Amino acid sequence: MDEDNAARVMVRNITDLARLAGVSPGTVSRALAGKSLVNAKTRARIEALAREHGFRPNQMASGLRRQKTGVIGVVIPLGHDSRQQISDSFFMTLLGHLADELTREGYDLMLRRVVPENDADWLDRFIGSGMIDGVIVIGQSDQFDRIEDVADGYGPMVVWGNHTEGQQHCVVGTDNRLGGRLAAERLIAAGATRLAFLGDTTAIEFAARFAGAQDIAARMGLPPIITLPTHLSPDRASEEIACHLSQHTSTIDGIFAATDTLAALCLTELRDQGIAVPEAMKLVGFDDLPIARQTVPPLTTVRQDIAAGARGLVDLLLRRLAGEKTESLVLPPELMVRATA
Amino acid sequence: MDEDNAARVMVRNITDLARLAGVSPGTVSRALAGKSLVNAKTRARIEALAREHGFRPNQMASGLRRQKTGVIGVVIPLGHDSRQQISDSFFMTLLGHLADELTREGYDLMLRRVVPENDADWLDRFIGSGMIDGVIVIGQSDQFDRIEDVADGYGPMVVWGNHTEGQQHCVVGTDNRLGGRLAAERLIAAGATRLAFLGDTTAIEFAARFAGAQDIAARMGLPPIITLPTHLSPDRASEEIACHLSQHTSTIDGIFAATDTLAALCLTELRDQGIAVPEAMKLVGFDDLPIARQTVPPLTTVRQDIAAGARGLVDLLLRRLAGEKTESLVLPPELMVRATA
DNA sequence: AAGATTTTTGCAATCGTTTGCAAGTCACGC
DNA sequence: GCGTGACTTGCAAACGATTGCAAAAATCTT
Repeated sequence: MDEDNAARVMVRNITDLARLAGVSPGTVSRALAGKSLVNAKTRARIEALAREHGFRPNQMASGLRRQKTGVIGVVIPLGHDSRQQISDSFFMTLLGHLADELTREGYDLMLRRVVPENDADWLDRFIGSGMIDGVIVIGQSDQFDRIEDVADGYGPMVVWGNHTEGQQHCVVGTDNRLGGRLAAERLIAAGATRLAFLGDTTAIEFAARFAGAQDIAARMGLPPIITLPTHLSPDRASEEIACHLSQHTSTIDGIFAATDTLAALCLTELRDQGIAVPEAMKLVGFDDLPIARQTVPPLTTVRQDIAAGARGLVDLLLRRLAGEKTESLVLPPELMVRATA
Repeated sequence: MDEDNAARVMVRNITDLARLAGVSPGTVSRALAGKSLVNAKTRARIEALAREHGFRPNQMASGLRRQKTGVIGVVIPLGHDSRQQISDSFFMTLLGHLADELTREGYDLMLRRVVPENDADWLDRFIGSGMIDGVIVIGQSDQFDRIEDVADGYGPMVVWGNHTEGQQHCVVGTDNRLGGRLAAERLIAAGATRLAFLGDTTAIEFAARFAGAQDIAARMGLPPIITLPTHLSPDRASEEIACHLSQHTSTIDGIFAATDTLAALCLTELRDQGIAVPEAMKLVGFDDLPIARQTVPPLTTVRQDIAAGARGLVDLLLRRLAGEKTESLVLPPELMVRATA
């Protein structure tokens, strides 16, 4: 009878539970929050009741009162290539690791994709919503300036991307320029002399990779590296690569692809056009995604440590939430030599 | 001077803005919410001020008062294979499409990964948090019963997964059993007679795929399909596949892989062991991920329409939020014949 | 120009939780 | 018996936006 009643009574808020427990709402709040100021017996009783009724404090109300939500925003700006970038394996893997790290730290993750051209103040909007305690931006895309604008008015923001000398915002990312150097060095060591860069250099990370490769080409006295711009979505990229190859195949003997995904597509096209890799064409990718080990032949590539990146992003963000003023974190790339160069 | 002042004054809430505009907070709220009850001129003034000060109403407060948050929870239970399932390409791609669809409908997406064994009431916790208007569960994993329990007390939930006769919860998913049939039929049509299923049949979706394949094997009078269980994370799966192959390679001539990812790994192992595909071993995958087109030889696989799945999930969820009582949605799989079977 | 309508606005309660402050209880020692 | 602390609890004011209701202002009727 008593239990029937207990199960029947709807407990919608802390006040209902307080009535049931015969205490004040304040006490229930303190008990459920695990504060030390409440008597052990009372706490036990309250916890039992809460469990019995499946009651959980409303996070919205709690967030409102405490002025913090326990939610970290993760935003992916689809700037220079608005379609399908989110399905890019690299970003997705990073996102997975972020989810892990944030969960471990007791935060929830609010994901938002935005198309900056459609909506100029995507970042302020997210931050100003009051729903998130801090924000992680995945990829600078072509939004460097806007991010920079926001950075000095808003502390708890960390960005995945490229580090530029003297920038305001706190960034975590691989040393893309160094990665580009490693790639070019490898291509040249493998015997290539006329290089091409496959990818859209509008994206700042890609531009840095290209610049690094160009450093080496220049130092070695090779002709300038030509760029073969592509989109990132697999279908469009395929065509574009095919087109590039048929035009330049006789004038180049080494390709540095901005991404393993592009490299893999390129490899497929090369095979279709009967160009032997690595004999007639050397190829190096970037990222070291799982696919790099599965291509035929396996892809030589520059590795980014995604897990370390995610850890860095979360770590820095938490420090910033605690009020610390943090420096950027630049991770070292690592050359993975396999069979394409 | 005036503008200086305007820029200097901090506008933290609707009341501040009301003071500035010389109206009451209520009016500001109505103006910003785009209600028709407010005078056009007043609204213009208020909107201008809001823009000027970069003010946005606090979503927490709004959510609290309106009892809805504009956020949809997306939860990925890591049940039968707790590690790294989120980085599975299929789920990630689905997640990307979900983000698109939800954004288009004006909802935000809150992502949560949970490990059910560590925390039994993962689903109730998420729902009871008051942070989300509805929930999409990606993958039933081994949590079918728990989901089922929740389903009749809570309306706005839709699950990606397998449809079982007579189940409570609303599910969207491919007809896995039919997919399994298509795969087995193709393997057999290509000349295979002794089949194996590669994947962990604890996962209910995989079990259905296996069952479908078994249907066909039985109908054709072939010996029962053997199962080669694996984990989903690439590193462990690789070893396990290698081990399975070295044991069974002489007794089977066709493999149905639960996933394209597994199929691709399997293909790599087959090559390493010098087994010709499709001559000595036929192989069919599942999902039709981008990778399926890039393997050598290209992978014959059963396609799931991920975009349609995402659209279905969101559509059904919105209908349920509107109070409608919806049926499950079972999508047809499609066989993509390439070169491995 | 007074009365009847229709817009616009303001008032104040409400959503559910947290927390500073003050009051209450209890045990202890003098 | 009473003052002193150490624990526990209750009270009530926040947090910031929304909205039913009623008052005020503007517009229309006749």
